[in-house]
Amino acid sequence: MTPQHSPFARKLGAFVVLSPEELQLLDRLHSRRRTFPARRDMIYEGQVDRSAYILASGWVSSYKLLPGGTRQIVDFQIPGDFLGLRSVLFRTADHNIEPITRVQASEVQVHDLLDAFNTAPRLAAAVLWAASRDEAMVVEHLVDIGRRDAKQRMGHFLLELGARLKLVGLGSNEGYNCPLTQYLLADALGLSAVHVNRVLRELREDGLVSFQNGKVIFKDFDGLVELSEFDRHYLDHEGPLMK
Amino acid sequence: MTPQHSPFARKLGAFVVLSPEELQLLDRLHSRRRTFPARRDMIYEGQVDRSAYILASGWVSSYKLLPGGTRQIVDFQIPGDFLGLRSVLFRTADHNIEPITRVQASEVQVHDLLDAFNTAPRLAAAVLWAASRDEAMVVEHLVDIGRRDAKQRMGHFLLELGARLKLVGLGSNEGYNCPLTQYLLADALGLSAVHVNRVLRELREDGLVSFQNGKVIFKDFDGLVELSEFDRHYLDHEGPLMK
DNA sequence: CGATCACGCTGATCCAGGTCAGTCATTCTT
DNA sequence: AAGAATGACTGACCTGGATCAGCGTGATCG
Repeated sequence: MTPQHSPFARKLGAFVVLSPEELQLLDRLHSRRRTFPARRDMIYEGQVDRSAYILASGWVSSYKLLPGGTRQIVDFQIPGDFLGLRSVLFRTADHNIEPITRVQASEVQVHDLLDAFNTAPRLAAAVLWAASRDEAMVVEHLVDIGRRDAKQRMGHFLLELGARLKLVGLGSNEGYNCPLTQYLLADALGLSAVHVNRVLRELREDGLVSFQNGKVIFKDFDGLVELSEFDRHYLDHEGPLMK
Repeated sequence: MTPQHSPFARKLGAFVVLSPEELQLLDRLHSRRRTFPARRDMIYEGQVDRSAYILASGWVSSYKLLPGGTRQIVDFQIPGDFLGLRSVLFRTADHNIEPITRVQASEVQVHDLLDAFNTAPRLAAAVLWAASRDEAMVVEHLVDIGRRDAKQRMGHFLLELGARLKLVGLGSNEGYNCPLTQYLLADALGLSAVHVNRVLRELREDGLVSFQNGKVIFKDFDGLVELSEFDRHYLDHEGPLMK
């Protein structure tokens, strides 16, 4: 895997070693590059003519709206992530996808993907793996919301995001830039914005992390890992599983 | 799709129309049939020599344990469901899988699956679709726990389970048999067992559902759908998407 | 056949986090 | 430059659900 390939190819490379032909196929998926402004849905629940996207730059949120007017953010996507896979495979999109910042992404249509699978079945396995990894993250959020208190939840979330950003070269154990507002955090963590604010203050006062002016800074990484019961190996892949 | 095929084939058939050859391939996946007693883990977190299974009969729970001793049940599996896909694709299993009742399941190894993908790439797409459907359910649980109160949560859960059982012929809008204890419900819904009991009583007193002696009986289906903000079309697939 | 266990069920009390109702500092508009 | 948004931040108060402590019943077992 060489750096001239897309972050998406890099991600899949963590699972299978891809041949030059397979890499070329992947690069061809990136031909339809599009730009989206912040805050206008790229995909919305119920939409029928759906596309999927591979994120090149910017941040995106996937969420569901409830009749009561509240929303639950299921996950944030960062560069290299696949968006809207489910909306392509299902008859209609089952969730909304909204850019948080200005976003650049490559549009992928169902048949592009299926054609790629036909010519290179190993790609199918790789995409299945990537989808499973996403599911693992959703599962972790479920555990977060179901069984951790607000402070642990926030800590775990900030650490996970850090780990993901590190993988694509946008963060380190020192910290990272983060365009999320406290409202977005609240909707992702199942808390109120007010409480998010309180929790962030507590974490700051405890000397664990600070999140101010769009910057997350880990003050006591190990302490935070311990508080949040964060599994250091979760999302870790040391070398491809399949040759 | 004819009934002599496995529930798993039936499920995939909801996405792609499968050729006789593809069906045969799927049936071959069912060769290693195994039986498991209730309550002994089939797969546990950190396990390295992992298999996946296709459930033939019985109920299973997938859960995560937290250091504090609590657990979060991520999902229950019923006949026709794939179990432990992630534990096959990842280096080690990231969650536990425990039978609730006595269980019969077919063991599937990674290479079985990959061989099948190689000979029939459309199967890969179908499995990807099934995995995405599972993810959609996890997402729904996330919304449940994050943004619905205990009563809605319970209602939504019982309705979803009903819909899933109906698909495999084990339930109807009248009700279904359900071997889950209040403790299991609690761990799945992020509640305490005590509160589960109270919520079930309230739902019963409201004349919406009763859950007694291993039987869920819908007394006022529409009322429950409304209370729980249940989307009737979620998990509905009228005819395959791809020919 | 008494003991133990699993499960359902209940009342009393407590607290994490929600809700309400703001203030203040920065942009973004016009 | 006034006004309108947006986002961070606070204190006062309220409540859904947790926790604790205990009862009843039927099944299993030595």
